[in-house]
Amino acid sequence: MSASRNNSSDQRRSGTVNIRDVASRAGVSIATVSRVVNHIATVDAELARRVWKAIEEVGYVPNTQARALVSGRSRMLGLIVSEITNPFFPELVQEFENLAVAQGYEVLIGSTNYEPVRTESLIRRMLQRNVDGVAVMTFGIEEDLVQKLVEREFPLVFVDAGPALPNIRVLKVNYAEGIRQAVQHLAALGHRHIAFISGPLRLRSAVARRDAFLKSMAELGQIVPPEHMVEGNHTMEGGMAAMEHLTGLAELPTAVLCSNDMTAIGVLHALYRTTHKVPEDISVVGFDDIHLAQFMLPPLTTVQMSCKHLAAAAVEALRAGIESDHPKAAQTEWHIPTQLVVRQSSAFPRGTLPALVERNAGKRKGAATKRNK
Amino acid sequence: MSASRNNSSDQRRSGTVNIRDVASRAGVSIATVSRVVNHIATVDAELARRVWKAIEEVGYVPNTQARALVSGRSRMLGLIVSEITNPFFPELVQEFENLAVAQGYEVLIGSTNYEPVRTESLIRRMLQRNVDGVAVMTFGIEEDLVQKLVEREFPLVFVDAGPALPNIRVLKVNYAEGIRQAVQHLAALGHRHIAFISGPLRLRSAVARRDAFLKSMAELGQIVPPEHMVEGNHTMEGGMAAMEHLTGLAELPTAVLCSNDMTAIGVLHALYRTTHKVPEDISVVGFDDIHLAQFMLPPLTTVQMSCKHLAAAAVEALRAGIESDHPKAAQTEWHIPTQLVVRQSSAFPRGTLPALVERNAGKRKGAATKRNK
DNA sequence: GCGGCTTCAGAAATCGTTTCCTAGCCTTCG
DNA sequence: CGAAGGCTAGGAAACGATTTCTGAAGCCGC
Repeated sequence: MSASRNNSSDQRRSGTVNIRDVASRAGVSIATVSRVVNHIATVDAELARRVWKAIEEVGYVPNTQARALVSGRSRMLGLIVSEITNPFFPELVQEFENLAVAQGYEVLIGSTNYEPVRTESLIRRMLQRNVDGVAVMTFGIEEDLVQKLVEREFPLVFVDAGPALPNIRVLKVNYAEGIRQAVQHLAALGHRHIAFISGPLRLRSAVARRDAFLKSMAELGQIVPPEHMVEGNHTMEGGMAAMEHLTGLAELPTAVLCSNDMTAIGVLHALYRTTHKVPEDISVVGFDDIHLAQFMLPPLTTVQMSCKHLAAAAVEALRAGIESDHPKAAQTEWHIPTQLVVRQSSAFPRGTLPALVERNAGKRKGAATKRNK
Repeated sequence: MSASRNNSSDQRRSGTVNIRDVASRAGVSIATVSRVVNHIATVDAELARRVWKAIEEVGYVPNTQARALVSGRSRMLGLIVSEITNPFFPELVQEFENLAVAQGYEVLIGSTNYEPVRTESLIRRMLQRNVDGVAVMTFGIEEDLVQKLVEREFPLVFVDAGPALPNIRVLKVNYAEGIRQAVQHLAALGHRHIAFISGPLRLRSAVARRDAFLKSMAELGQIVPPEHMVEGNHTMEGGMAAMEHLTGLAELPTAVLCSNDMTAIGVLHALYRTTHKVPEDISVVGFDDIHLAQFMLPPLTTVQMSCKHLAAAAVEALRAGIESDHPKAAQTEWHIPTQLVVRQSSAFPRGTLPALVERNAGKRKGAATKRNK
């Protein structure tokens, strides 16, 4: 009698074909169908074939919600970024998503727009959707929420440094190396007055980049006057405003290092408006190496932070937290390299060795660092 | 006896607090808790207060999967875009997401990278996740999949024109108006040789923009030679290649209209490499008005297609399809306006009225069209 | 004072899976 | 030849909600 109710050639809700339909069609139990679908080996080859055939015929698609409900895992990953409209992040999202999908996960994306409140509400929303883990590629998460999640052993991945708690995985970006290369590159060109436009200093990674700059300058014996350290906000508008501030100074720096490429684009725009020439009047260096950078006028010298690396590390770190038998389950740190890419927005400062500039500008770039083809 | 098993002050799985925990804490049944959470009015105010208190105390969060399983609705929307790394789409995604979240929906994002195969697999993945509806902001979906979805009365929203089937909602962008404004703007400046770099012509919206261009030119009595119609692919690389093709021609056009802003950025870069000056040597006009456009060197004259409008229409159209009592449930078309925004990448062609160029370039812009502040 | 109607809360069925447990069958070994 | 043990497949119990149905009050009117 139960068979007569379950065996539904006429489905109760239109378009919904479920595991029971497959089972009755193949003449097996739903448990067997489940085993076949999940590739559990303990099922007879002949039966499995019949099940696959039935699945094909009725057009069965497993219901993810039901599956998640009982298994307790949703195979969804959360990815929280600072600002989806900053081109660096779509590039990261794309890489992340491709990798995640290839490994059978879906991705839920959230953008905080640099508002700490949003980070929390995003995480809550994602938890409600039962994501298996969250990668936080921004800042602003409150300690006590993290604390709770850690207690639940919920897989979390942070960039740079999360709160100092166990069971959190961290992607450590080697800002110092890239920034050091950039500073040395500028110094080698003859720059002595290098300004720095930072990101919003609430952001850990922005502070890290700024500190790396100061350290590199100090290593060269250079003291940076405070008026050459400007806080931006990682947007073009911020870069523009910061550069306008710098051009208003009595002593204009001969080079500007920016905390990200969007800032650098804003700087280029500000210099365009004040008719300063780049790189003749002033050199500009970015950070991130977004795809756009090489299309700027002039193409932007910048520090590359590999999206591919970052995304791959994030996915791996999440899986390490989710799957208890993951080979890297015990690993807590992933290291992401950075590297200077020299293009045409950096050159000898005006007045120094003009002849050399003319002759060597082409050959000079990318000497010890990555060559831009 | 069942009470002793369900009443779990010690939860069976760590961190999972469910409706039963709330019920036993508040001393009510799970049905009542459900009613309270869903704001169903037939529950006593005092009881409701007790339930809310219990919810607060145990930190209850409803399990979305279970809810979706029984209610048949997931409150998730799918959004499929052409290419997430084209800055237009993150802007759209952001607007869409903000609106959706404000209305209680979550968003699943997919990027096809212009591969038709991916559109299909994306839709399938989204269906598997039980999204309530999908907005397809790109092309390449196969008719028979759509046919199946239409039969299931699955809410679908297309841009421009989906397959001609009932029960599909369409966002019609008025490309013709924006393109016409752009062409007339260039013509008014004195341009007679205007080239057009299209998008990939498999894409409906790319064809629509191209046709609008040809029509506008025809209205002015201008015939466009075939070598001035170049097919691009909506990327910077495509724009660059297309422009390189154009600069190789015997007769260089005096203006180039691009099917989107990324193409225009590629064009600017190509012209930079060939040391052509914009707008003195050649005028460049884009389409989309991405945020980046105003920061280009020079700031890009472009046709604005409002993300806000588009996103709002998409969300509204989806909800109209999902919620049977929606006020616009019967509406099948939404109209999206476009409008020229004049900036500094367009000017009089070299040789014509040079004096006027000098004197009027500043005042001229934005005469009959939107003024860029 | 009692019957019927309204209101509100609880019991139980259901959604579509996974997974544990058990029953049968076949093999193998004593 | 019989008992033990290993496979395989099915039955049934979860998973955490919604929702229908049922039943117990309370109130009103006759």
